[in-house]
Order: sequence, then C-alpha cells, then structure tokens
Amino acid sequence: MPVPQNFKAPARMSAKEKAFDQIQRWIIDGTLQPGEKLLESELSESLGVSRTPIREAFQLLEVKGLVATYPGKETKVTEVEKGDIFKLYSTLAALHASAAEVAAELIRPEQIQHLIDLNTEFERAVISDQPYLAMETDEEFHHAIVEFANNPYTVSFSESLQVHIRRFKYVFLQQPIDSTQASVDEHFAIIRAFQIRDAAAAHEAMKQNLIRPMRELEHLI
Amino acid sequence: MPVPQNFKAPARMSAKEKAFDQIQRWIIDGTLQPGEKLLESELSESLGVSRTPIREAFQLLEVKGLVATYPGKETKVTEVEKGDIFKLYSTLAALHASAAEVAAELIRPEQIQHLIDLNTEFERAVISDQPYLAMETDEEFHHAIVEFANNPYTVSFSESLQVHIRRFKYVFLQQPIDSTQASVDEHFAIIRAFQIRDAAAAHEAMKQNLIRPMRELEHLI
DNA sequence: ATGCGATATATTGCATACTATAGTTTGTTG
DNA sequence: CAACAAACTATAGTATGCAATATATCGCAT
Repeated sequence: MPVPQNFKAPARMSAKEKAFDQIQRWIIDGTLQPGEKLLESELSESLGVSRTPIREAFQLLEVKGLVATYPGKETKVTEVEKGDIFKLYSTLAALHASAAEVAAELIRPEQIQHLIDLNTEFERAVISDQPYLAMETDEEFHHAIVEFANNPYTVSFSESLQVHIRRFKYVFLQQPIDSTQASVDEHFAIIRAFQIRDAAAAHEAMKQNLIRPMRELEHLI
Repeated sequence: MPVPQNFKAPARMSAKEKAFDQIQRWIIDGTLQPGEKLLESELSESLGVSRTPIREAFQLLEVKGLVATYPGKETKVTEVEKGDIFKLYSTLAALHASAAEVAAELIRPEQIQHLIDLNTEFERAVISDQPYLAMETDEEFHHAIVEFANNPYTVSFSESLQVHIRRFKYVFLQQPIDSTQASVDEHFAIIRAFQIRDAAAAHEAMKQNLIRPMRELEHLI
C-alpha cells in the first residue's frame, strides 16, 4: 500500500499537552507577564478544559522554571532579570561546546552536509533581514549538532535553556534579533573543525558562537 | 517566646511530593527495575493516596527521565545502559567545570573554608571506608561549588544528572563506591585554584575530578 | 488451523465533586 | 479604638467517577 512518505504523526495532542504548549507560548511571548498570577480556574475556562490538565501543565512549567508554585496559595509566572543572560548563555555554551567536542568524533559526512545546508539557509535569512527565521534556523543548527553528539541529557537541558533565552529576548527586546554575519562565519568555523575532526577547535568555535552574542546582548541592555 | 533555633520547616509534604520522592527512591535503588511497568492503581494503593497525585508524580518523573510514558497505554521505568556513563559524566563535567570557573571569581573566604571542611569530612569518610557517606559528602562538595556559581539552571541540571548517576551505580554496581584518595586530592586542587582565583585552573581541576571516576567506572564495568 | 472481526477487559485521560488551607473580613471584647 | 478571634471567601489539593482508547480474548468463517 502506498503510504505518504512524509507522514507526520497526526499530533493527536492530549489536553494537557495543548494546555502546556499554549501557556508556555504565552509566557515566552509575554502575553503572560513575569510575576503574573495564574489561576487554574481562569485558564481552564479560557482553554476549554477542566482544571486537571491545567494543573498538570503548571507542574511541568514549574519544572522548566517558567512558573513558581507557592503550595496551597498560588502559582505565578517567574521573573526575568538582566543578570540571567549570563547564566543562560554560559550554561548553554558549556553544554554546546561539550556536545561539539563529542560530535566532532561521531559526525558523518552527510551530517556535515546537512549543517552546511542549514547554515546557508541561516545566512540567507540574515542577509534578507528575517530575524525570526534567522533565529529559528540558528537554533536548528545548534540543535542538529547536539543531536549528533547523541546525548539526551544535553538535548533536554539545552532545549530548556533555549526557551528561557527566547523569553528573555521577548521581555527585553520585544524582538528576536541577534543573528549577524559573524554568527554565520562562526558556524562555518565549527563545520571546518568537524571536517578535520578537530574536537578542540569545534569546542572553541562553538563557545565563541555563544559568548559573542551574549556580550552583544549584555551591551544592548 | 523561646523557639528552637534549628527549627526545620515542618516539611508538610503534599501527597504528590511524597509519591514523587518514594517512587524516585524506588527507581534509584532498583526496587522498581528498569523496564518495569508502573500502574497508577497499584501505586496509589501501596502509597495510600488516590491516582491523582500518583499521575502527577509520574509526569514529573518523566521530565526527569526516570520513567517513559506511552500515552494512553502505559508508563515504564526507563532503561539504563552502560553507554550512559559517558553521557552523564561528560555532561556533568561540562556543567561543573563551567560552574567552577564562575565560582572562582565569586567565591568568598568563608565559602572556601566551608569547602575545606567538607573535603576534610570527605577524606575521613574515604579513609574510614564509608562509601555511602563518602558519596554524599562528595556530592555536597560539588553542590556547594555549583551554588557558589549562583546559577539556578546549572543547579537544577546537575541535580538531575546526580540522580541518574546514583541509579547507574545501583544498577551496575549494587553499591555507591568510587570515592578514592585521588578524589580528595583533586578537591584540594580545586580549592587551591579558588584561593588564587584562577578560573582556568579551577575549570581543569573540576574536569579532572569528574573524568577520572568516569574512566574508572568504564573500566570496572 | 489461521486470519479476521467483534466483544470484553484493563488502563489511562479528563471532568467533577469534595476537602484542606491560606487570606480577608467582620464582629466582639477589653 | 485596638487587638484578637471567629467565620467567610477564594484557591489549591485530593478523591472519585466517567469516557476514551488500547490490548487481549473469543468466536466464526475460510
């Protein structure tokens, strides 16, 4: 039987997942402001589900650090501070640099090619001034490398950090810009390190690629 | 009114927290074996609470990577593989080395003294052959440094990794040993780096202190 | 005997009802 | 009027019941 090749899992999302995704999006984009109090009843009404999946979503958001629960009392959206930018980026840099080191030894030619394609796409987005697309492609590039390193813990932690970084940008910049040509070049430096299987160089290039935008953000704010 | 000085918060734990703690302990110590199927009804009975807090505990455990949920079907304890040891320790090394770097610049004299005290305690536990106490003191030492680095993301990730490492030791060794005199010396090397505020040296010493036991574990298995 | 379909069973997912608790208001007493 | 306490309100925490879904069982036809 001929089955569509690019068959996407129908994404039959549970109410809990829908609630989680929506609330997380609202927190990231600032619809739900830092410090804002969240009521189970209120959200259950506006999302059209009962309190149960909302509660479950809250608990997952708490683990992710997007809300704080004061037991028996309330749950609020966590605050964002300028000082977080260093904490977020330096942690991400440590993880991604380590992942790049490992990936340098595991990566296969077609995976390198995929990175080249992604970075070309990224460059187009930068040149044509599409900051949101650029940010997404940049994240994809990094995500791919972390995947190649084949370490689920790093994948999970780094996704969590990306979420906070996105929120940070929304809160303080109202836009996702920080992708520049420098970033494109740094990506190519990482790719070159992979091509010659130089783990130390990959580590350093990756670190650069995260520390530089951090410094720029710090100055911008 | 005279109130006890060392008054501990009464630890009025919710049913959810009790369930989470107990199930996590059972998974770490192997009471609940990798691959084992978990039934909400069964656990709710044995813990004397309803299914709701059990469900909530399951979801938190899933985020932590201790159980895997197959929606609508079942939830099982995740598997542990020998290859995980590298993934766990290399990630922890990256995080702690980065934390040590930051801590080297922030640390205060009394905090350094606290580390010296902890490491002395650790050395006593190693010498008197109390592996469990040694493991705990070792973890405290590392935890203190991560705290000094003042980065909640690193704290959270590293606690999560510690849990997995503990489980790994239980599953493959049935005991928590891997603390040696070498570890004590490495700790002192970290402390010396702090005393002279040498971030790079702290980074390297910390990395050593995690990579060495990883290699030893790899050989042991 | 095997493969398919229908029915039964087990288990999760969600909704609702109930309980406990923190915070607020109000009343009472010195 | 002030201070305390009791009742009231709002909200989170827990239990239970119902619905949806996946798996297993059984029967039937080929």
